Amino acid sequence: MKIMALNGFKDIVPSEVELWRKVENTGRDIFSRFNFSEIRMPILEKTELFARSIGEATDIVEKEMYTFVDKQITMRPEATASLLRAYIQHGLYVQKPVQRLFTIGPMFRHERPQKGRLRQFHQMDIEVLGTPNPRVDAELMAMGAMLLEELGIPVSLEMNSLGCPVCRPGFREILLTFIADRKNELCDDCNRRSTTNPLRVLDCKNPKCREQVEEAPSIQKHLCNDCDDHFASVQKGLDSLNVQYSLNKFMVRGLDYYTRTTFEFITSDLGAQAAVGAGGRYDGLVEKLGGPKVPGIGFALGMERLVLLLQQQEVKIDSAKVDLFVAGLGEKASEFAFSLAHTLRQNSLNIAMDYEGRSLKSQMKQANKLNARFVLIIGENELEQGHAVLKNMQTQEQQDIEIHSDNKEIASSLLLRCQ
RNA sequence: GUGGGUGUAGCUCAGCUGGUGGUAGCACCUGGUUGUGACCCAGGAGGUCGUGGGUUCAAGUCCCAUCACUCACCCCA
Repeated sequence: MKIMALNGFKDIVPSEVELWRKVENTGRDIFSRFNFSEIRMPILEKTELFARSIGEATDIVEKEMYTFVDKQITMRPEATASLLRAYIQHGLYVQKPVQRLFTIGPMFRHERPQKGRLRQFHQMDIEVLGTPNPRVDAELMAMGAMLLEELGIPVSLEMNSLGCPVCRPGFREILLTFIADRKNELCDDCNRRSTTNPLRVLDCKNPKCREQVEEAPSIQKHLCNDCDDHFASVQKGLDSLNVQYSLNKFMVRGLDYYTRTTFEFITSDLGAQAAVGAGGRYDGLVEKLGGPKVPGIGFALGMERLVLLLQQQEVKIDSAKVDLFVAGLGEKASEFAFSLAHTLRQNSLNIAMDYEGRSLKSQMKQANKLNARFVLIIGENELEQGHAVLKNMQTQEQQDIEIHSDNKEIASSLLLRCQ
């Protein structure tokens, strides 16, 4: 029986890593343009951290976490809680009143895997701590849009406000009344949701529920003055940056901690997994985790989903080019090639060679497949006479190279010719 | 946790109403005169047909079970 990776856990093989690096490098580039600093946290945390931040009653905490029960530690199901824990633990709020942080790494949730959804998955997570300013909300969305645009991934941005502890409870009551009135029209799931998370009824996928919910009260019309002002300012900010978006009064969040602004970047090319990025404001969370009373906002991008989209678009990346393939013919020449290759590498050239004593034809084929720019052919006779042949694989030109001298001199002469 | 679909070479897949596993494509290796890649040609290697039962003279094919993968629901990035 072959040993295979766990269900929902995937290897990222070399041919895929190129795309992953593209996603990650583009992310890092954009984040630094917006003056974000990277932070890295451990993958294991105390279980309590997630229970407190994400919410005891959420599916994630109730049944999807990888927890070592005996030790009460858990592999993080998302990044925000860990990041805030680190932010509080190291007193980062003292060093800078507003912290702009990002982190990239794996998360773990024990869900049934499907397209764009794995048990170990990777996110780029961005958080701004310490400011309630609605411009930051707009700026974050604009940054996400910029990143996706530079990756060439078309998405739509949807936004909503979830209100705050002042106005949300009131809306919840209104919504509950609405749901109760249509109890018989709504699906079983929605009736269950009405007790667990009533807002969820708003984004049920069941067509019948959708129809019913069409006339549901809009939270956007039940915001308190502060939330309403904030919501308006965010929209003004987006407009001033020319970011396209639409308001979606049905969009809610699965995690308890969100307040006010909430948003998603949505694609239509990933089946059921429409959201490639999502986030929102969480003004009470830092305090709830034992930190100072500072507001925060953040979002996460699902890297698997981004990579899938790039794969679907058949985006190709140039693989790292080999500068020079050193082809040695016969034992003596191979030995010479072996040590010369090392010197060339010390001089920063990307060198490949054959180790199996294969024919020149075979070595040329390998060089070609590796996209080598040059091949240095070292034969037995030439080696004795102190020269070798340097072939430019593109132009097919060949020239004689002196190899009388020591490796260092050969290397510097090759460096010049391989520019 | 609940449903549907699919398991044949490293990958993508043919294989009809049961009758000897495909000259299939890609990839790989070796050749196509002396020491030169791409294109082309020839050859080669590579498989307990996911696994275990059952029906049958005979099972990749039919039945049952099981495992894996996959898509969707729930939930979520």
